[in-house]
This record gives sequence, structure tokens and C-alpha cells, in this order.
Amino acid sequence: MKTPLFLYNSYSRTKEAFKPLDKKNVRMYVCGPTVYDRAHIGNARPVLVFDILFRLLRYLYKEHNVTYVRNITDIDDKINAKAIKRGVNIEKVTEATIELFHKDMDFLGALRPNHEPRATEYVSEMIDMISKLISLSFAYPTEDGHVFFEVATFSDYGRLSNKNLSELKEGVRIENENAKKNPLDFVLWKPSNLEEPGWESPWGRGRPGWHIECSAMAKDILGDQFDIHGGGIDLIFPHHENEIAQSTCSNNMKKFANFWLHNGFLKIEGEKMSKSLNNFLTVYDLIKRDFSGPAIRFNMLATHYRQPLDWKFERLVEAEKTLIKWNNKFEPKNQTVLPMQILNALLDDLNTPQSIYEMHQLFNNEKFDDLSNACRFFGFSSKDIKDGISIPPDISEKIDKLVEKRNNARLAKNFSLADEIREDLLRAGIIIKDSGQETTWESGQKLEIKKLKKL
RNA sequence: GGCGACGUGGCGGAGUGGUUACGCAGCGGACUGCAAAUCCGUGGACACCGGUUCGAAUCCGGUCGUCGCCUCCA
Repeated sequence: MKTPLFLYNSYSRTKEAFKPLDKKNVRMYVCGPTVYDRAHIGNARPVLVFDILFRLLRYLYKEHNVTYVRNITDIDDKINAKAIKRGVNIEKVTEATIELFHKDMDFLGALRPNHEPRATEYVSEMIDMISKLISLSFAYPTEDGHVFFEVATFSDYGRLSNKNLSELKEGVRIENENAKKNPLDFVLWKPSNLEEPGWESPWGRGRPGWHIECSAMAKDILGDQFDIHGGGIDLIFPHHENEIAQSTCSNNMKKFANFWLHNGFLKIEGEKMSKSLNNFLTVYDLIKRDFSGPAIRFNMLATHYRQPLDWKFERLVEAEKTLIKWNNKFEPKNQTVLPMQILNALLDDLNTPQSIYEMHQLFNNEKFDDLSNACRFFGFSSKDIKDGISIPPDISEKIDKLVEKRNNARLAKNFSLADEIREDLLRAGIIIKDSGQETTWESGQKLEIKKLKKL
């Protein structure tokens, strides 16, 4: 490859040329959702950011040479709380939430990862890993059924998040203070009471701490070492730091992930997204408000993935308009070949805003072939995602007749009838365009075939 | 307190040493029965103060401001 892919590696805090460990087996792991509630747009950001990276890797290294793993955390105290509150077992909560997660992410046009392992399927692997860490003296069990990782045994602890142990001690929380050798030691296993879900282990009935699942699943599916580990920037500490510690120490001190990628946070209308401020937006909220999947993608990718992103509805409306403009020039027949300018933008640390700029250029220069290919790659084509949204021929004829009727009305200066037809079509998602003597029509983003049939 | 990010025109948003990024909105015009869409044209920017340089929005130092992490979190 002539131009390498450059990615910002949080571990080195620099942009580095990406070189896979094995070109025939490029491996990426991304931290997925904890399934206790419907996905919010903050959850959607890493999904969409790493979806683009996944697509790019497949483009560069061929589809069958790339493996993308995104876990599902289905063991968690928030899940337990919800299950208890509803009087059901945790599977009821998690299964329903996973189904909705898939539905929402499919709507956004995100490709499914190759693997979506669940914590509940990996408890024995986690127990194995914890046992190994104990036998190697990186971890210690306590009398009350906890197992802790001893951070002082891992000299690189804090390297990813650029923290040092003595500073960290200052603000650490005091939970389990007595049982821990060091307040920073984190839990690998904890005992469950009878209400809580639990698994038998050498340390009694209990459940894993949440960091260990990623280490166990990544090892099982991707091996001790792999290329890219991603997630939201808030996961750097402690989650990813702890993953590095667990995995490195249980895998003969082999380096864990080569590249660490983190997407920035999301605000809504200038405020931090939080339930207490009541500005907590789910993907489903956007769907209900009739925004299209491509427009949500566009809005998410219009800001570079490492920058903070302020979610504003007016931007979403703008994205919708831009995509209608582009999609009306969509040429469906081409292969997905990325125009050079856009590929180059992506190769520079996934510069998606630059890519969008290039797409505007393609539009302005009437390079609709290239624009269509780019839209297909980015998932910006509504026609591509919702297969068969194109207008059936009988409907198309009907529209032609209505347009003709309207033009006759206009010639007869019956403008109220003409305007009525125009309004009816617009409500069904058809935009009428008069230019000179000619009248053409295009489909808008929200085409409603049912309404069209009734006209 | 520690670590880090950021501050670009009305809004959004790249760029990071030497030509207008660009999009949306605005303004002017064309077209139209009126609109919409489209097309043409157009103004407007790099938080502040110093320094380096022939030249800085871009590098260095400082000031101010915003935000994040350090606790579950994408």
C-alpha cells in the first residue's frame, strides 16, 4: 500500500502509521453496550465511528481478512437492579435490550460486527483468567469472596491514561478499603447475594467485575495480541487501563492491543447529556421524530471522532437536506470504489469531516458517480439502506399524470387546483420542480408510498 | 489538587508556517402565476497578550474562558 493509514494511538498519544500484525487477519475489538436500557446517541457514536473504521479496514485489507468484535455486557449491577425492580430474571432485561440495540443500530446502517460475545457466555474463561492471575501473584482473593487485581505488581499501570499511582491514591473511592491491599486495586470477582445472579467459582458463588470480560473475550476470539482496541474516551480510565493490566499479566507479559482508539464525548444543545438534566436522547427518540438513519450517521461523522460533538437538531435538519440533494443524484449501478480524495481523508486518522467536504466538491463538480460511491461507503444513501424504497413503476406513472394535470391547470390559470396537487404530492414525499417549461419531480427523504397510492 | 482536550466568520466544521476550505444561514440577482428547487454573484474568521520568523490562525511562552477524566458511564 502506498499511503498508509494513520491513526491516533491513545497509548503513544501520537498519530502512527497503522500496520496490522497480520495482513490476512486484521483484528479490532470495541467495547459495546451494557444492555440495561435503550441505546442513547452517546452509545451510537462509537458504533458509527468504528463502523467507518471497520469499513475502511475491509476496503484496505479485503473483507474476509478483517475481524471485528464488539462485546455485549450482560452482567452488570444496573441490569440486576432493573431485573429486581421488575421481578424478572436478568435474561428478560438483557434479551429485550439487545434486540432493541440491534434494531436501532441497523436503522443507523451500522454493519454488524463479526462477533458479539456476551459476558454470560464467558464466565468460565474469566474464572480461568482470574485463577491464572492469582497463581502468578498478580491478584489475590479475600476471605469474603472477592478477588482483587494488585495494581502495584504491574509496573505499566497508568501508562495508557497517563496517571501515576501516587497521584491516583488521592481521590480514590473507599469501597472495600479494608479488604484491599491498595485502594486502587480493582475487583476481578465479587460475591453475589441470593437475589443477585451468580456463578460457582473457586471463591464461592459470585460474579465477575466488569473489566475482566473484555480481556477474556478478546483473548478467546482475537488471541493474546491484536491490532485495534476502541471505545469511548471515558473508558480510558479505569476500564481500559485495567484491561491492559489483566491481559498483559495473564498472557506472559505480551503486549495487548497495538492501537488504542477513543472517540470523544457528546453534548446536547451545549449541555452535558445526562438523565438529571432531562436531555438524555436515545436513538429511538430520533427515529420517532422521523429523522433518517443516514442523516444521523452524517451528523455523527460531520465532526471528527476525537472532537467533542454538540448534538443539535438544526444540524440534523441540515444533514437531511444535504442527503436529499445528494441522493437525488444517486447512481446505483457502480461498484464501491472510493474516490482518491476521500480515501486520503480517511487514511489521515479517519478525517470524516474532510471526506464530507470532498463529497460537496464532487457534487459541485457533478462527479455523481464518485459521489454515489462515496455515499455507499459511508452509508449515506437511503436507497442503499432501505432496499426497494425506489418508486414502483405504477406509482411513478401516477405521479407523472398528476404532474400533467397540474400543468394543465396552470395553463388554464387554475392555480388553486395546481397548488393543491403540489401540496398533496409534497405531503407524500414528492418534490415538484418547475424549471422553465419543464416540470420534474424527485423523491424527498420521507417518501410515503401509502399516501401516494391514495392520490 | 492531578491529567488531558478545546477556543476558527451568524451557526456547524476542516486545516496547522506563505493561495478563498467547505456546508448551512444571510445579502444581491436569474427563473416562477406564487412558491419550492436550482443556478450565478457576494460580504464575513482564526479568544487575548507577548515572542520566534522575511512571513503565524498554524510554532513557543503567558493570560482568560469552556469542557472532560480522576467514581458507574460510549
